Amino acid sequence: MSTIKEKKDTLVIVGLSGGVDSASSCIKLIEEGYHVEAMYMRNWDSALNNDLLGNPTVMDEVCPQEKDYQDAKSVAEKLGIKLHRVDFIQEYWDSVFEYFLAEYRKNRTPNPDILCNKEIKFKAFLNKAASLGADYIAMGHYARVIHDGDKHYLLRGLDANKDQTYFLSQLSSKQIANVLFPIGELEKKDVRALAAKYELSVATKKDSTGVCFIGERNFKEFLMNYIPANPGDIVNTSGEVVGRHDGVMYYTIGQRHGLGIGGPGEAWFVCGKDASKNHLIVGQGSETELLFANRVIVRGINIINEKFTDGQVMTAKFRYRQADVKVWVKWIDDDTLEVNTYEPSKAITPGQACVFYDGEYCLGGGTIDEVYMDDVKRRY
RNA sequence: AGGGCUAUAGCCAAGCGGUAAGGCAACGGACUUUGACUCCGUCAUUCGUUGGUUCGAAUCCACCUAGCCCUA
Repeated sequence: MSTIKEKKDTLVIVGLSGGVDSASSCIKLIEEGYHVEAMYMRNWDSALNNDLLGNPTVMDEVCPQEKDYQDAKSVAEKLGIKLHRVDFIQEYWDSVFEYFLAEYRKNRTPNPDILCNKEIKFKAFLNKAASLGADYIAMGHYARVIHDGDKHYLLRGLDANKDQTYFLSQLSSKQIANVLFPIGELEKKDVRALAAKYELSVATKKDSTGVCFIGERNFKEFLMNYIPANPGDIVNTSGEVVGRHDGVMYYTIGQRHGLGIGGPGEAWFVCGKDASKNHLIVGQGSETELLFANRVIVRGINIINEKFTDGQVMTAKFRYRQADVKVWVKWIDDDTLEVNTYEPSKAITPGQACVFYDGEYCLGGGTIDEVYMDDVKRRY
């Protein structure tokens, strides 16, 4: 992939999802003078994947993936760019969804979208685009990349409220080497304004949420398609039974709703799991002690550029859209980092990502594996 | 079947003669490319039953019913 080419001869293939972010990404690239093509990915098939329970669109005449494709098509037509279409349904199932289910079976709370970026958008899609002759791929993420010779840095999106580097933390330097994030410098409102300027119907389309490519689901029912319920007792921190649960895998640390525990006092929060007894452990009040921890074992560490040194201070984000906290790190082995916070931090959940930052730079991340308060292991 | 106490929403609970607070749960929405958290909104024409007193009763009186406690 040469950097000597003129922009008009430089082919950028944009992941076009049918949403406004990727549509405006196309516009930015076109305005900058690139040769732009788009590619629509389909990674989930509700019928094929037995996604029936908890699926609000299951009875709809047009499935949402088809609606998104129609939107992508209309954007491509309006902008006069070629639209490719690829399916990675098998790849998504094998490399993202199997892991997702395996984690839930272990009563953890996985983050499938981080794997989706690593395995699908920046691997399967990237390879497909390369085979079509692309010099770069572009995605509508709120993130920035800086290409400095053979160094490639990932930076937070300029719109702090929309920053999506948390989901990109498992990408390697190589994976972002030929990537552009055209809207990384924009605020959401400007992204919508740009789409409106080109009279795209998606300019006012509601942002999609839910698992990427799957969409909004009744979470518990969605999981029940794949993992059977396993009811048991909900116990308080004194071991007294205070309710019933449908399966500890359906709950995440810090969760408040869905417990059905009424009565006196403050709200109840999930603050532990006892797999051997099939108990869900709950504490009363949002500041309940078992929710806090200050030492985290993080595995599957991906570092985008320079390796951390023992004792290095940085900030870490333990959950998407949660404030970063100041930490210092220490290597346990090549793949495992001990992350220490200066203040106890709430609801650090195994399976979620711990993502490291130095100011605007996203340094990488890993998966939260074990959580401690001082030397006491939390039973998450 | 001696005495005492209590009955207010799914749960807890304020209210003490002037027209049903609040919290928890639930539900709806906002926020959000995980799952949470958070925020906003909804949620008793009626106070265990039936009568009575009063201009007016969840509030006072009586009966009944249910539950709890102390005596036996």
